Amino acid sequence: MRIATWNVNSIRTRKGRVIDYLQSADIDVLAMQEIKCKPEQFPYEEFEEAGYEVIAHGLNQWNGVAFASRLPIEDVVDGFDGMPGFGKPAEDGSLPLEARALGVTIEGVRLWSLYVPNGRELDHPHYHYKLEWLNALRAATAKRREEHPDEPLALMGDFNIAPLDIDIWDPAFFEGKTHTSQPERDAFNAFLTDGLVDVTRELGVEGYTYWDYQQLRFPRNEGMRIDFILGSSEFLELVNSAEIARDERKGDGPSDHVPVMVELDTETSLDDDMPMIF
DNA sequence: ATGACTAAGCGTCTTAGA
Repeated sequence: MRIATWNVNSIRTRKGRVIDYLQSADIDVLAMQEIKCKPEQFPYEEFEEAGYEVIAHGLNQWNGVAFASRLPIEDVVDGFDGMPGFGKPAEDGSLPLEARALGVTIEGVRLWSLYVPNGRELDHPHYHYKLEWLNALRAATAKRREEHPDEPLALMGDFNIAPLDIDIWDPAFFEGKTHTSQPERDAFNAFLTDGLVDVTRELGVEGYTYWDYQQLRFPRNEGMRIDFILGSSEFLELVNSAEIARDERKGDGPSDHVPVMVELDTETSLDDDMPMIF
């Protein structure tokens, strides 16, 4: 089973490139972020014609997360327990929830498509929202793993954090900015402390996953590594390869992020890959 | 070429991204 995560930066603008990638890279399951549309606006038909079922969670033109899968999708949940909201308070004082988390189970593997809040500025309310959101995700993930100790689980998506200085082209450029601050890195590392593994890093895959559209960032290779697949030990045991699909930043109309992919050894992929010998 | 931001909305500017 080949699983990828990709911040597509509008699925309506990117549908052709996304489906081309699914087919050329032989992807079974794609977690998408920043679909930037409501479910009723999602281009389902193109995905269905390519053989993929889609579950989309979006509330407006911002954020939005989805899965496309050619294997059956089960146990769909949007959001997680304790997930904070952001924005204008309702009459009861609660803050509106955003479409940033979607959980599914495929082939017995628990998968999340996650679009972690950006943070905007270190002194902006969005920054505190980002840290609270990550803390709540950590608690919800720990609870799930306690309740399902043998279930392979992976948190996949745009974490909007560069955990190491090698994950950015110039640490000095990011001083005083979000994505590299110590509280953000601490929030990321807390998942590793809890036993999740940064799968692409573990497998020795190098490189950035994001390059700003501005200032020739891609031709100059001035990027950031902010998209990750964090797997439980049960998940990691299934992984046999990983890749950052850097070429997806090339050509016409790319997203500013590229896919991060892992291939798992599951019975389904063995069935697909094993020669038929009788 | 991997090349000087991009996307969506009620929209000719604003918000958001990072």
